[in-house]
Amino acid sequence: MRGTKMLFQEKAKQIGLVAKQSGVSIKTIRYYEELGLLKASGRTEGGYRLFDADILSRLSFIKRAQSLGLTLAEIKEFLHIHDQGDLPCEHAKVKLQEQITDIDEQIQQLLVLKQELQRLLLTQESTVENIEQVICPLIEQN
Amino acid sequence: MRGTKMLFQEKAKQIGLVAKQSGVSIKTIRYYEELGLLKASGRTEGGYRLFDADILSRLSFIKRAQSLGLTLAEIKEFLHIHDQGDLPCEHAKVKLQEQITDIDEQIQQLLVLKQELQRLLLTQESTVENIEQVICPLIEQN
DNA sequence: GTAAACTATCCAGCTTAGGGGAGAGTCAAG
DNA sequence: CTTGACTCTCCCCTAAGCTGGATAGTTTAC
Repeated sequence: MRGTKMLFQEKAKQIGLVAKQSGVSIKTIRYYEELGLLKASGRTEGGYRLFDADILSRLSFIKRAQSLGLTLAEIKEFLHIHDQGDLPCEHAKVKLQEQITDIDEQIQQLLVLKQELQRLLLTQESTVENIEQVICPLIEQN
Repeated sequence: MRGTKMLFQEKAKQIGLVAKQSGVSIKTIRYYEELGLLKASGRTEGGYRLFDADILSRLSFIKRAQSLGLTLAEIKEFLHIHDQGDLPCEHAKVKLQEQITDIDEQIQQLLVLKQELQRLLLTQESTVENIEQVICPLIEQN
């Protein structure tokens, strides 16, 4: 019986205020709603979206997760798990571990690519035979 | 006076044959032409594109350069330099060096991100206070 | 002469994460 | 009642590198 709702009823915010307070643009908020990451708590008679105060933590969660490299689709998963009453931490652990593995792979690929590029730059003394048919020996080295 | 053209006139290829021999799809070849990476050497009376034999080395150059991480726009630059009679190697050197620098930056960013993700996974003992307002403490750590 | 195979152009869409703007409706204050 | 600020929905645009489909014309083999 937490009476906070009675004692201190927070007023629903309109989208412009949410945008201002969160630093997320109106367009983006509507876009997130469309994707299912958010929902407005209601509408005015005229159809204006109204948001509860917790929209701000939700938005900052999204921003934080985005900065960690999660896609909006992945963030949506997290939020849905949360909305079903669970803390998505186990899910988060798995996802973060996947992220790390993914990053390792990306780094490996980049290193391979870098080595290849460096090799191209260093082994310049390629005696190109049929120079006519070649566009750029530097790149065409096998 | 190289007489190869007289002695051994190569037949112009239709786009389907080029696709088959190069492994690049018909759609893609047309797309490259639209972007200005290629041009057909001519057309039949009915409007079919005809390609010279060197289209194959051009396409394989494109594939090779793509695999090195160059964009089609960059590849287009190389090809245009080549088409003006120069070997684009000096240009290539600069571009490849830029690529390497770029790759280094990407790797650095990925490493930073990885460290952050690992920190999140390892510092699990965060005693979350106001659990109610939190979506996923794992991610929301500061 | 006709059918199969080939090709042409044009239009549409995919991916991600939004941004721009039109045209219309709503809300609050004076 | 009117004005200004706010918001609504809808549709198009971006980057990159294509892919697919519709519809129509061409070339070739039999």
